[in-house]
Amino acid sequence: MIEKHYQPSDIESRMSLIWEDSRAFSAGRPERRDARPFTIVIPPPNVTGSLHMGHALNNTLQDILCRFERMRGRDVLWQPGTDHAGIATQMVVERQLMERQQPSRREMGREKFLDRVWQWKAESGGIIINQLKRLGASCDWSRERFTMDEGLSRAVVKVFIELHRQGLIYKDKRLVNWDPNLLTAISDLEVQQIEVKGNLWYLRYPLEGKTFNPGDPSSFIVVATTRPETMLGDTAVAVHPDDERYAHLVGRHVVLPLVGRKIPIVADEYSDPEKGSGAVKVTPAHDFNDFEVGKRHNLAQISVFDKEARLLLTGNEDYLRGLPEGAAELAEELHGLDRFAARKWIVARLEDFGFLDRIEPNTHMVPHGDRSGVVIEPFLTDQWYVDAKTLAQPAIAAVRSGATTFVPKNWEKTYYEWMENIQPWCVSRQLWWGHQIPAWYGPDGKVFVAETEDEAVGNALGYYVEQEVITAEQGREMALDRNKRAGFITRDEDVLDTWFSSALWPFSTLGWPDQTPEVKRYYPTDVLVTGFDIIFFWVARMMMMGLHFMKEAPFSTVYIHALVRDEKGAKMSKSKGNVIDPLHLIDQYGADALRFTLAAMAAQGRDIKLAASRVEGYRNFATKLWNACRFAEMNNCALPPKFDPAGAKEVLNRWMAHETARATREVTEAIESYRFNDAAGAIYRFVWNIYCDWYLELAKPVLLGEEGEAKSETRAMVAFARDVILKLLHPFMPFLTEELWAVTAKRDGLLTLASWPRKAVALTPEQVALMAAASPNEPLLAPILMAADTSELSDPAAEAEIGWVVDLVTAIRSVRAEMNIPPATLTSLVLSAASAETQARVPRWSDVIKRLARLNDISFTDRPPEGSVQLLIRGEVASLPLKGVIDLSAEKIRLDKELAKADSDIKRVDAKLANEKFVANAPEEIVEEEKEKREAAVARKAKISDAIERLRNAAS
RNA sequence: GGGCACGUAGCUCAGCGGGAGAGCACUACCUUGACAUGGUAGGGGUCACAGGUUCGAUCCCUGUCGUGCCCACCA
Repeated sequence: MIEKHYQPSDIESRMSLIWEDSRAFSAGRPERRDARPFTIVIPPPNVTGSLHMGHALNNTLQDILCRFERMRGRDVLWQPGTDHAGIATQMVVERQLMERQQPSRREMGREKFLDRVWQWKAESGGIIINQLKRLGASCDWSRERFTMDEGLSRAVVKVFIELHRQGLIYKDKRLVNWDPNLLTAISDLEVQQIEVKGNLWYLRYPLEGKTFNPGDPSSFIVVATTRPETMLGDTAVAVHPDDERYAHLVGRHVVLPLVGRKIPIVADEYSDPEKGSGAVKVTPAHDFNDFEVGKRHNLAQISVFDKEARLLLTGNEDYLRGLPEGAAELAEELHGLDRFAARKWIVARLEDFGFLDRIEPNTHMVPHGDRSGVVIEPFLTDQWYVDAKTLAQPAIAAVRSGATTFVPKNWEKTYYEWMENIQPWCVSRQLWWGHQIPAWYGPDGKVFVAETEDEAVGNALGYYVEQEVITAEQGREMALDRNKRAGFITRDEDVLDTWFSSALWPFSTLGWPDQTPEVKRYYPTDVLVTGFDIIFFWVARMMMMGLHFMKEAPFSTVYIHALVRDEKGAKMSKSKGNVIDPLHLIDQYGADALRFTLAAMAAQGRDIKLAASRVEGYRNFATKLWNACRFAEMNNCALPPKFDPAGAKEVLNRWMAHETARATREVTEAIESYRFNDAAGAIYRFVWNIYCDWYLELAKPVLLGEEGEAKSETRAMVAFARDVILKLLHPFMPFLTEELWAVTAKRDGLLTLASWPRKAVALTPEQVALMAAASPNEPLLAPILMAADTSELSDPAAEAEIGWVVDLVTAIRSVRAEMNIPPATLTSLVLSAASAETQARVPRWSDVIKRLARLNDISFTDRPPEGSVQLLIRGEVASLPLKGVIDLSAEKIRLDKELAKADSDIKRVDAKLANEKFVANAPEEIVEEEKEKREAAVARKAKISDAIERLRNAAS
C-alpha cells in the first residue's frame, strides 16, 4: 500500500539502507561479469569539508549517468573518495588550535601536529561521505579511497621517483609565488590577480660621476615603479635599446639612492619606452620580469626580504656586499620592517633627499594568495618542479585527436590555450600535511630520491664511498647500524601540492602501481564530470599523468558543468561565506526534488542561479507522481505477465503506448548527449501533461466501468506506463521511484538494477541493413535496433483521435470559463454535420467528454441550433445550445475575434506566397506547409462566418 | 591587453533560421470519487539596441551598450 502522503525524509533514509544492504552499487557484480564496464571517478571532495551546492550538482549529474548506465546493463564503477586538501586542511586545524588557545603548529612540532590533523580527519572525514549518500550518490562505497591512504601514497612516491628518474621532476632555484602568511610556495594557479588602486612612484637615480641636483635632469635618470621598497634590491636600470633618450646612458652607472650601491644602466627590450619614464629599475630577486632581465645581463640577485616579507638586511651579505660606509647603519635601522612599512619609510626618505620625482595614481593588478588573501611576494627559493611542458604534449594531442572530448566543446579551446602556454609546475609546498617528498640530502646537499629512507641511505652510502667522502668500512658500518648513520642524510621537509596526488586519482584509486584486475577493467574511465574552475588544477594534470603512466587518456569524455552561483550570481566560496546549504533544501523538499531541480537547470554552458521556489515546484512534481501511483493502485492496475503494449486494442491505450515510446526515446537520447535539462523536461512533461492530465483522466470511465477486456487492458497499460515512468525517472529521483517500485507491485528486484526501457527507434528494415553494413564490426547493432524498433507503437490514427478529444474538451472548457458558466451547470453538446469518423468516435468517448467538459448530453444534428455557442473543432462545428444563458453580443464579439485571427493568418500566408522569391527559394516542404496553413485558415474562416451568420439569424 | 559566456514574461531560466516556452509569482473560478504539495481557464514578452546576410532572423554575422567569468609579468 502506498502511504497517503509523500514524505521524502522517511523514504530517503529507508532506501539508503536498502541499497547499502543489497550492495546494489558494487562494481563487478557477478551477473555483470560479461557486461561492458562504465567508470566514473568522483572529483574527491576535501576530506574535512561539507557538501555545498557545487558538490550537489556535480554528484547529481554523475549519479544520473551512473544509474542510467547501470540500468542499461553496464558494470558500473563509480569510484568514491576524498582528498587530503593540503593547505585547506592544515589551515583549518591551525585555526582550531588558535581558537582553543592550544600550542601552535610550530610549538607542537611536525609529528604531534600531524597526529592532530589525522585526528581531525577521523572526526570529520565521514561527514561529506554521509552527505553524498543523503544526496543519493550511487558510488561503490566499499571502494572508498583517500589521497593519503597507504595505496595512494605508494602511487605518489612511485610517480615522483619515475618522473625524477626521467628528468621530468627537478629541483631549481628560481622565483616562486611566495605566500608570506602561509610561509609556503604556491603554484601560479593559486594566485589571484586582484585590481588594486595604488601609485606609480617616479624615482630619481643619480648618475655616477655627476653631482646630484634635483633641479638638473642631466644629473639623474627617472625610473617608475609600483614597488619602491624593492629598490633596496635593485641591481640595474634597464632602458630599451632603441630608446634614443637614453642611448647615451647605456653602459654607465647610477648610484642607488639611500643605499649607495653602484648599478649599471643596461639596454633590454623588456623596457617599454611607452611605460612610465621609459627606464625601469631591475630587481631580479623580487620580480618575475626582472629575474629574466637579470639572467640576460648577469645581474646579481639580491633578496631583501625574509619569508614573512620583512626586510632582511642585517647580516645579509648579498645586500651588504660592496656598499659604501654607513650603509650598514641604514640596514640596522630598516631591518625587520614589514614590506608595507618599508615602502612608506623609503618613499618618505627619498622625498626628503629630493629623489622622489613625482607620484601618479595607478590602478594595477596585484597577485594575492587565493587561500590566505595576502599579497604574494616573488621570492627566490629552491623548489621542486614538474616539467609540465613535456607532459603536456601528449595531453594536447589526446584532445586534438578526439581520444578525449570536452562537452560542451568550447572548453577545448580553454584547455589548449593553457596547455600550450604551460609553465613549470611548482609542486613543493612548505607545509606539513601532505605527501612528504621522497628525497633525502647528503652531507654535501646532494639529492637522493628513493622510495624509502633505507633505500636512500643505501644509495647515499654507495655514492659517498665511491666519492671517497667516507671509507668503504665506514659505509658498511653505517649501513648496518642505524645509530651510526643517524643524521647522515636528512629528508626533504616539504610536501607535495595536493593536486599532485589528485592527478593520479583515475588510476591510483584502482590499485596502481599494482597491476590489479580493477586497473585492467576500469581504466580508462568513461566520463569525468566537473566544473570548469578546475580544468587547469585537475583535468589537465590527470590528462598529463594518465597519459604518461598509463599510456591512455584517463577518460574519453570530460563533461564540464556550470557553476552554481549565489542569488547575486557570485561564485560561491567558503571564504566569501555566501554558500547555500544543499542539505537545508534536502531537509525541506527532499533529495529527489533538489536533484531534479539541478538536473532541470543544468543546461550546457550556463551557470545556475538557484531559486528555492524551483525546488518546491519539483517537490510538487514528486507528489503528483506519488498520487498518480496511488490512483493506479486503487484501481488495481497491475502489469500482467507478458503484456505487450504494442498489441493494445483500445485507442486510448495505443495512444499511451505511443507516447510512452516517445518519452523513452526523448529521455534516453537527452541523457546520452548530456542534455540533462532536456531529459528532465521530457520526463516532467510526460508524467504531468500526458500521463496525469490526459491518460489517467481519459481512462477513468473505463477503470470505473464494467469488467471486461477493455478494462483489463487499460489496467495493464496504466501499470506499464507507470513502470516506464519509474524507470525513466529513477536516475533523477532515485528514492521516490525506488519506493514506488517496491510498493506498487511484487518485484523481483530493485528498480536501480532493473533494465532501462528500450529506446524506441523507428527504423525501416532498409535503414537497419544500411547501418549494419556501415559497421560490420558491431554485430549487435542491427539486432538491437530491430528489437528496439517500436515504430509499431507509433500510431497516427490513435494520436488523431485522442487529439480530437483533447481539443474538444479544451475548447468547451475555455468557452465555458469565458461565458462564466458555473462548473455545476451542465450543458449539452450538439455536433453538426459530423463526419462518419466523428460519429464513430463519440460513443467511445462520450463518458469522458461529458465528465471532463461538464456535459449532460451529446447529440447530432445537420445544422447548429440557434442561439448557441459554436466551436470549431478540427474542421467541424460543435455547439453548446445556451439560449437565454449566453450573451449573444458577447458571443458575437468572441466569434469576430476568431474571424479576425483567421483573416490575419490568411493575409500573412498570402504575403509569403505572393513573394516569388519565397516560393522560389524556400524548401518545398515549407512552401507546402504554408499552402496547407492557408487552406486550413480559409476553411476555418468560412465556418466562422457561417457561425456568425447563424448567430445573427438567431438574434433577429 | 587576450579569451569565453550572457542580456527572452514580474522573478529564475529553457528554446534557437519558418507563427514565442517552462517553473514560480499573478487573476478568476473549482473541497469533481489519485492529488488544494491539486484542478480548470486566463493575463503578461517590438526575444538589449543598431546594422548586415537571407525569400524569411529571437535564432547566423558585424558593431554598440550592459552584465559576469577566465587568462596575462608589463614598471
